Amino acid sequence: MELPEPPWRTPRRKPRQQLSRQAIVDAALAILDAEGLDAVSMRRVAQALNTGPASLYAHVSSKEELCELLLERVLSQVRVPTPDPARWREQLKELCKRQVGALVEHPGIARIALDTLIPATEHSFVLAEAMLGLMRAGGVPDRLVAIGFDVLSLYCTAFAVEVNAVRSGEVSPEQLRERGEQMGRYVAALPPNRFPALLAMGHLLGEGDGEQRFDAALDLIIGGLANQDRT
Amino acid sequence: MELPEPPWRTPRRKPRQQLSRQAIVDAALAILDAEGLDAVSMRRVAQALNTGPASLYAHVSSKEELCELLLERVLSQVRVPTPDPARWREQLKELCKRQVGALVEHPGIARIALDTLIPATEHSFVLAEAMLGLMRAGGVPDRLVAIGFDVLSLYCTAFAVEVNAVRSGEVSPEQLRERGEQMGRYVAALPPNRFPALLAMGHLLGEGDGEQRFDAALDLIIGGLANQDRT
DNA sequence: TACTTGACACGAACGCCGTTCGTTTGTAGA
DNA sequence: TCTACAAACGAACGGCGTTCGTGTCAAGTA
Repeated sequence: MELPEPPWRTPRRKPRQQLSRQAIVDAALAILDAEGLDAVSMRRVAQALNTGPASLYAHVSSKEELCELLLERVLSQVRVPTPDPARWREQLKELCKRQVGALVEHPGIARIALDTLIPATEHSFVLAEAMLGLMRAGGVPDRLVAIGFDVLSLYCTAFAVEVNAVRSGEVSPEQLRERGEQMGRYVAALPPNRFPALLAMGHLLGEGDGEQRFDAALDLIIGGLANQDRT
Repeated sequence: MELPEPPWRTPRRKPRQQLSRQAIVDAALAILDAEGLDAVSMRRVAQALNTGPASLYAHVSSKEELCELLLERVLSQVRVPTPDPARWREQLKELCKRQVGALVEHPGIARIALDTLIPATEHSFVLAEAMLGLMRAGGVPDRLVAIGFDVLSLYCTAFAVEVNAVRSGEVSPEQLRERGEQMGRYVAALPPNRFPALLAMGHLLGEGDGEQRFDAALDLIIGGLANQDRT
């Protein structure tokens, strides 16, 4: 017959839980997807892993590094095309859409991408290589390729940031439409002598969904690339 | 003959300091310019005004509102041109440069601009009107004007964010160049079979200062606008 | 003049953050 | 068995935005 444990005995500690960098990134990505970027704190991630925030620092040097790992994880999902010189424009456009699609799929990642000044991860290089390769395959002069790369990579990231911002508010589609209407009424009530163009174009500025607007923006930029390479 | 003040008496309180929204924005802008965006906390601003953070909330509803006021203050400094149809391209380019210049002059404001999804302040409207007006004066079709406005406004903001990020590090120009060289060596050591375009173009990607790159980017985008309006 | 009311200023505290520091635990090698 | 090192962990540091309750001030009214 066993006696009760005497109260002066130290209770047995739980066995230590093993962590890994991959487990941490997995947990952070799940939280990002479910709750957004602001919820991805070291405490929140540690909580999801049933440990304390200090334990994470054995595997990632800082929260900043954790965010870079998240970005790399997301960029690794973007498939890059094999350049076909006859279709470089469509392929370049498709690559941009895939990149933005991946960023948008994980709210907040675009913000991390913008915060990461010069990405130096495998997949950021893979994407850069693909983008550069497509423009070169299309015969764009190298000097213009460099500019096109600057513009497209920054614009795609910023566009994804914008899309994420639209979607991150705790507002229903109903409230979002109401705000749009309020803005429309506000613009319509601006003084016509000061804002004639806004008044004339107000209906066009909010037109189309994000995908159409991005499509048109890419046509503009890539069109500039294609036309300038004839000069 | 006066006796010493008895110690049980409540010491006389300092007279209340009057605050105003303008004083708060002034203080915040001064801190932003001197110490960067991360230093602009309610506590830091309140400290600069010799008060406590709770006092600020009588004048601004949140830190977010304070940031919007900062942005509006900065945008109010951008002069807008009167449209001249013969020179709309140069004028549009100059307007973009002025906008980015103002954002860059105050580190962190560009981040606020990107965080402010749909700016609804007087000067954001003034700038929008100017940008739209220039493109329309140049005969760009309205549908394309809307796209151009989308692209240019977002790209300018993102570019300013990028410039601010380059300058925000606590690194000397010497260290910055060293990092650039490290990155150059890293890229040069990438496997040539996987990254032929990066290797061929590495020298072009970091070439030129921010102003030249922005200049070229604007040429590309505005060139796209001008050429597409012929189709 | 005294009182009332509402706006403003302020201190304390809440709940959160990233990170460090010192301690404990577990594992591999000698 | 002992040693050394890496990993896990708890407590705490210094910071954040904001709220709540209290006190003060100024203007208006009786």
